[in-house]
Amino acid sequence: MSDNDLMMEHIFDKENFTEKQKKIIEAAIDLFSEKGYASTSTSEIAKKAGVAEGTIFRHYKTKKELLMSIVMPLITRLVGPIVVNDLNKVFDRQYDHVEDFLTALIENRKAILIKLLPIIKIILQEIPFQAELKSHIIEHFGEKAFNLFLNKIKIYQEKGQLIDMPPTSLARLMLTNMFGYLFSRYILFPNYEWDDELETERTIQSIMHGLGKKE
Amino acid sequence: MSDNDLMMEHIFDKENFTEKQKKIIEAAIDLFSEKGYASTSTSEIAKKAGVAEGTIFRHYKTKKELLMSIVMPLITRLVGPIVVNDLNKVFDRQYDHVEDFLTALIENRKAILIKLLPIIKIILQEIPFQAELKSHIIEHFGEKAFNLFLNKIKIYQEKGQLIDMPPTSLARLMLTNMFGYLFSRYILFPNYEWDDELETERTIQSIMHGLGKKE
Amino acid sequence: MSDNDLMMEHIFDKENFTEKQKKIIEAAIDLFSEKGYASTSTSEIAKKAGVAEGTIFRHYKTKKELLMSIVMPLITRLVGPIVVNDLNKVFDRQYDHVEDFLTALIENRKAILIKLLPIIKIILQEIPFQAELKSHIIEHFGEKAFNLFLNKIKIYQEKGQLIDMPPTSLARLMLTNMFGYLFSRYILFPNYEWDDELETERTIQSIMHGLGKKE
Amino acid sequence: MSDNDLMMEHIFDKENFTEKQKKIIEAAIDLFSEKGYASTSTSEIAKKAGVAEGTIFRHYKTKKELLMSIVMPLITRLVGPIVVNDLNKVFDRQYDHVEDFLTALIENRKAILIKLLPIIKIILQEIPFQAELKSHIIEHFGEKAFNLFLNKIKIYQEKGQLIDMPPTSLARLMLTNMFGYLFSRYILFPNYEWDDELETERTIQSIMHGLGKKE
DNA sequence: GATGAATGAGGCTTCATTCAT
DNA sequence: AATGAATGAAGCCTCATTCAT
Repeated sequence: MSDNDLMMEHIFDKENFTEKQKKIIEAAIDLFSEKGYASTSTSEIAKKAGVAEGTIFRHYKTKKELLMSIVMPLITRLVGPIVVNDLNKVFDRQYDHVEDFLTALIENRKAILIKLLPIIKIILQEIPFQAELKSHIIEHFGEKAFNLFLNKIKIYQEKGQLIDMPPTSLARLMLTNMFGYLFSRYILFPNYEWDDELETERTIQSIMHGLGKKE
Repeated sequence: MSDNDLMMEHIFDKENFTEKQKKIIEAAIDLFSEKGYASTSTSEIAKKAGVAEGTIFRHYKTKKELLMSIVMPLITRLVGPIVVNDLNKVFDRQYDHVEDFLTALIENRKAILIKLLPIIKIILQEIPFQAELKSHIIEHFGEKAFNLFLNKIKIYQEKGQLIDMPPTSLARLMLTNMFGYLFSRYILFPNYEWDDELETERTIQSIMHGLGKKE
Repeated sequence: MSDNDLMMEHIFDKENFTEKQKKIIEAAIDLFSEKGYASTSTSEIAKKAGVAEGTIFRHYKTKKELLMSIVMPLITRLVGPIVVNDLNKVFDRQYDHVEDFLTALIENRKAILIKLLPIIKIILQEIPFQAELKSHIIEHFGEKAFNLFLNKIKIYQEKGQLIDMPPTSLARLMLTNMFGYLFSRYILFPNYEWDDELETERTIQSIMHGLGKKE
Repeated sequence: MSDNDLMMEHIFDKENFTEKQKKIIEAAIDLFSEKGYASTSTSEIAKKAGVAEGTIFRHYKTKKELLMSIVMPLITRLVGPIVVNDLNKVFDRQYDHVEDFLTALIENRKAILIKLLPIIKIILQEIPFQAELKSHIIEHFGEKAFNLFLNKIKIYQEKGQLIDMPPTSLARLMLTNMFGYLFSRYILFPNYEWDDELETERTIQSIMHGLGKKE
């Protein structure tokens, strides 16, 4: 099973795609990610996918529907679970071994993260312009995962492992650091040679203990 | 002198703009920011600016030149200085009063930041697609400001005020937190009711001491 | 036997249609009549008929062939006879009872006329654009029925029951009134509440004696 | 001043058309009339008009707007007046000389009617499909001219010159004959050699006295 | 400097039709 | 006989840009 089939399976599972349809999705992901949704023409997608332009519209009523069909399932079925799992590991880390977290976060997720990177780029680009996308994210990530996350925070606060601060502010700061790392690592400077294990360790260190030296 | 004139002066100073040209720039900023560069048509800009379609091309050879004329000066003349100044204050904070930093950061910059927000949005959107823009930023911000920033970090490390960690990692973590706050505050959730003073305080607290409770 | 089967039998008799083919014809009649031939797509027809797009082209080589297969039989096998019969009754009326004519014209024909209305609309719409249709009509109605009609007129003129006027002009005036009534009744204002018996009576009165009062 | 300028002036007066726009309108009238609105492509219109396809859309937002811009003014400014005038003459004819009516109806109107024929064809074709067009006609012709017409009829009925019959039925029968003549003459058989004076005389004779011979 | 009509390439989408299953 | 995915030409329309005024 090829890499792309794997992605297809992960994101779009159970749907019966024709071979051409898969090609269209792959081409669209590549081009939307590289040139942006608005600057990618359907004729380019068709050419890259090796299909007639009309074929795209047999499967997707509009160009926008094609975009959404790529972007929505990822949000629905992957972002939530991944994020929630990974965040759990940050907390649990105080008890468990650091290596568990690192292995889990980096090794387990890295492959899929890199594979999903183009779609993530598309999502980040289009959030400001696609209201449906924004509301879908708020609904799936915001309301489910975020509340779950807030509850975790409260529990650890009660256990005395997190400082006193409104949970929403704590959440913002933790998420900022989590996403900031991924953003720097995979989007801003993907070509820089990262020592992933070490850098993840440092990110967590920063979240938990800050950058100021204790005297 | 109006608000917009003030912005014009700040960003585009010394250039003698005609009234029409100012209107074009203002309209372009609004529309690029709201709908994205690629999805904004020059005719829309002309209509919103109240000028004829041809007038835009009297001042700017192409639509892209209009984009660059908006986005480049901001980078050249504002982003660098602002960021460098503000970062200095984070470090100096260990000696000075927190209030100094807050006042400086929030009160002094808030007005101009909000005013520049649309242009910043445009820049963030277009970085991935405009190679010139990316290289311009690297040149003006990256190479000048970032090195300056790295030097500052080293100094404070030597003074024992920052933990031992490669300066580039430290930089990444600090900048992540700085920008993460601004991004959450002004781009992600501008409509949420923020207590700016408090939230800035918390951001700095997190950077310096982390979120884990010391026992 | 359903209403539609009845129509099918009347217009298309002896042809052995599959269930799907009947559905296609019915859907095509509805849509052509409602939106016009050129503005109706084969895929709409397929959807409304509940068949696959390809099925239409299994029975009809082209969209135009579908149109013709609907429109031609009606002309060949119904329009001529009906018109000739009805016109005979107008003439015979001077001797017979008015009621005979009314009963014949209205009660006998009304049901089938209403049922054929959609196809008649299609024919009227497409006459100017389909040369084959026009020549088919001239051939079947024009040359056969019209000459028959002219002969009738001449006979009644010789009997002194019609004024002296070239038979073609007489024909034009009589047909104008006949069709004008049907057109007003069923095409222009089908929703107005018509007293059909009375209005038919008036139409014939107008044809035979005019609208001016004799002193 | 050319023939077409004359039409332009009659139908679209006071509007400032560019030369290209006139060409577009002329080409559109020709093609819509000849092939039907739905079967005429904007690229054909552009080619026939000798302009770029984009030019059409500079003047008319949509193809439909082009249709309406051709068809609406004719209805608003010509059909009403012409019809009302001509109908008056039918009534007045009993007192005045027949020649007056004939001269007025045929000689005065013939030139403009022939010139407007293509547009009238377009209107007749599109009435069933363009709701706006239908309501525009009802508003401008129906409510204004028709009521005026009904009042005329009542007056002549009171004077004893028209038979007792509901005015709306009388109206239908008279209009049927009027339009029936024009329709036969200019739309159905424009190429037949018509003796217009005589045929108009016969039409009016038919309306007033019918086709049956008085003994 | 400013206009806005004109352009023509290209965008998204629809269409009638074909063909492997 | 029936399907429906696939096609590519064509349709309507938008766009950045040019140019005569």
